[in-house]
Amino acid sequence: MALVLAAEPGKRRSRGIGWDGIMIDLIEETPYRWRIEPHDGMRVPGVVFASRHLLPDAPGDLALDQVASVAMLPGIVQASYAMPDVHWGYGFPIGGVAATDPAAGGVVSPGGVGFDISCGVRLLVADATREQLSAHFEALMDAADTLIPRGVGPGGVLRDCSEQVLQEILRTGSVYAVEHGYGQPGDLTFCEDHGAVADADPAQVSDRARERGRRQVGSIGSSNHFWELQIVDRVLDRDTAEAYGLAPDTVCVMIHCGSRGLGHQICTDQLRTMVEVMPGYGITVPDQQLACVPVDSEHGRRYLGAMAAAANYGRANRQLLTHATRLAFARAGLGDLRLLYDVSHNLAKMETHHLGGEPRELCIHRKGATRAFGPGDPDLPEALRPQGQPVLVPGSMGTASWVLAGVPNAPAFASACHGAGRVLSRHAVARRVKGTALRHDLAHAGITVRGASPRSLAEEAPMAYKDVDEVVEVCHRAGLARPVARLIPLGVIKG
DNA sequence: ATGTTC
Repeated sequence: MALVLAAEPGKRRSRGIGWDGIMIDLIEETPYRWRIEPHDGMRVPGVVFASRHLLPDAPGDLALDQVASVAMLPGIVQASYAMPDVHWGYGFPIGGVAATDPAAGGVVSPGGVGFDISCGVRLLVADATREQLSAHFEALMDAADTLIPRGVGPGGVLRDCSEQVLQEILRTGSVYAVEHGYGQPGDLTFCEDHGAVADADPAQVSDRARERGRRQVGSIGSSNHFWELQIVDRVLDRDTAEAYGLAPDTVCVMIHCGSRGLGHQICTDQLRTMVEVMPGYGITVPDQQLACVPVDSEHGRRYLGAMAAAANYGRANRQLLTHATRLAFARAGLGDLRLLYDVSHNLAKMETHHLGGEPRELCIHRKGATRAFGPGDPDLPEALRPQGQPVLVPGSMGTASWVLAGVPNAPAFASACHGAGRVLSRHAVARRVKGTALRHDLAHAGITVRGASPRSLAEEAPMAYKDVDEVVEVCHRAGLARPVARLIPLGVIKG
């Protein structure tokens, strides 16, 4: 395709070259919102929340084609959305949001969730002051280095858990962890879904997925996942920051990880099945990577049951790492940690949203997009309800992270960005950056990085990502969420 | 994202 910007009549210009020969007009609705009119089988428009600078317009970047392709899915309602950190993904773009109506043949698509099912973030707020942290910093990093499992392959807080324990985790997520001593009862209050997605169906999780999962419960993994010691650098919304307990200089720990090999295997298994059964449901899609089945069907229920089990694994993962973090703080002579919030950014969920004033039960796919419920939402814990849901936005390594808050009447089914968004492939950035030099530069900037090979460090270099501050600014301007606090890293544990 | 190509 030749992608064309039609911001002002007579001022169109080409923005990229795709594969399908289709022309896409991108219409500037506001400086922070672009529209793709329905064409060639699109059932709804595409809507991209981005500044001109953040549009994914590199030559060969197919993210906007993917926004258009998602708009062709059966039962999709309102629009196919892209967040400001959108980039090219498997089937759906990363940073994509799509809602389907099961009552109108709406589908569920594994590509709309991603391989790392229930990948997400939690933020812990420490009792310790910045001065106390400084005095115990090396001891804390040493303890975390020992206690936080990470990297590819086996290893986790639970090491080799039994099949029985794994089954419990798949059914009850963080609830299992807390009930077995890996957390405090109050932790569950501040987890999305109170730590466990309902309707998990472990019977849909293959032997191979369970075997991979059994050996990794409570681990970070690799790539952009991290355990990070952070400090509140700036507060933008004083009332909300106060309610969240995020005063300037507050010490925090951010944990970003997902469902490891288990989620990956489930996605692989389910995609294989869906490609086979999809024609039987009379569904055709423009891209095999958009394989899908009706939400309200045998295979739709099977996928959602397996996905929910992986989601619970991801939540238990973050809960177990929270326990390990508390142990590290105790070992370093530092105080306790309180959970502010835990939220996924790769998930499909049934939620009630209003369409034309009417409540509808929709299947919301968020892939690289964070749920961002506004103030007063009954699904939020009482303590956070007046301000709205904390939206946790991890930055790239060595850069800031953000806490935003959900706003009333947000577009895109109450969703916001999930991070900075990659702009250079792992391969491309590894060619340009040397990991050893990067580690030195980060240390010089006051950021200690433990773990990670030079190669994996290079792959996560800040230059490979968009500027997270700019992404957050666009989220704010586009009305997706409001910035509350900016956090900067002091110490990082990476796989 | 991922026992980084079953």
